[in-house]
Amino acid sequence: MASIVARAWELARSEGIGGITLRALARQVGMRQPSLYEYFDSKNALYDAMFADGNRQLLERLDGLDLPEDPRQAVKLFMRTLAEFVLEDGARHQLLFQRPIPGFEPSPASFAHAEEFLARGVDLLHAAGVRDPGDVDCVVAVVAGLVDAQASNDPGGDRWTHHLDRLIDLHIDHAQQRSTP
Amino acid sequence: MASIVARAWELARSEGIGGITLRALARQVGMRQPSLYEYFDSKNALYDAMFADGNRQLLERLDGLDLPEDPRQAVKLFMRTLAEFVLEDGARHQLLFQRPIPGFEPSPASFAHAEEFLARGVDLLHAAGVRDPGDVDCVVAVVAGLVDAQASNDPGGDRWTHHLDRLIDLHIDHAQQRSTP
DNA sequence: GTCTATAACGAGATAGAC
DNA sequence: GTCTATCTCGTTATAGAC
Repeated sequence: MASIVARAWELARSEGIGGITLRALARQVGMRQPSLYEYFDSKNALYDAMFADGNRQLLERLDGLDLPEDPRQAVKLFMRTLAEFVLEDGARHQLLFQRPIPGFEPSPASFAHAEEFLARGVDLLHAAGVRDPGDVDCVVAVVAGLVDAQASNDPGGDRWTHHLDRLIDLHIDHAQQRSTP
Repeated sequence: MASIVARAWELARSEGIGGITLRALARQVGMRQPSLYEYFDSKNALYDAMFADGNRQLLERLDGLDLPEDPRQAVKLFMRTLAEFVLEDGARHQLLFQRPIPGFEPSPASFAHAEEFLARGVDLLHAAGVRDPGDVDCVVAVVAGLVDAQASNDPGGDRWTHHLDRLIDLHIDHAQQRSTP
């Protein structure tokens, strides 16, 4: 079951997340297509398992970090790690952070993992003095903007992501100034 | 022909850009599906016509502006207009600024319109003192980040876009400081 | 130019034997 | 659990009459 999901990720990397077919997946795992229905009730159930798995991978990655004491440096490492994770695998990026499959919505259980990740980021930003929810939104949007631009236009490069640390500093400074005038 | 494209946009708004089928489009225009092949050689040719049309709409919208003398205010108006344009129509946003249709790439002729738009934005940023290409990338990514977040999570609202002016100021100031140390 | 008819394909899902 | 066989549906695209 876990190995089927792993094969599905391989397939997604080569064919695109929307290019997965149950026939192709079955071939990858050495089965016939109908046998997959023993493991997933539907194709969307497969996507849901992948969504949960991808988020689990991300949380694992973040668990492996030892975050600096300095909250601002912690935010930077967190965001750089996120960027690296996302740029490793375009299909995973799409499934976790965009809505690439019409008709697919993650189940509440799978979505909880995604919220857990977001909550960790927000906590770090709080510790770094970014308390206003609007300022949190801005930092999140800026990081997403850089990472998306990198992924769409030059995955593998760093034309956009090399600005990450500097912009995070800029926005944290700005947020702190606004909250203590 | 122009009216077929207009109907295609209606369809895209209700069914999603990827949810267009030639049958449904034919029904909308009061034809049978094969008759559409008189106007478009393939489905991707339809998408290409829509891509060109969407960019034409955007350029038209920008032509209608009278931009303030102050270059910084001009940038803000330009970006606000872009945001408004994008948030009006999620399907158009997808087709013009994302890669929602596997296998579809705009033709060079259509793509030229998109580059024209980008060039206008970059010119304005130059006039506002954002000359370093890296700084241009940052402003573009920030605006895209805010607009995408708005479109994905709350189209119709302004939770993210109401930060546009402030962040543009922040980034222009920052770029100017960096270029004249 | 528009039509009817249909080809050619591929997808997800199900029935039922083993 | 895995298989073979098949259903059902929808799609783009083409042939050829009018």
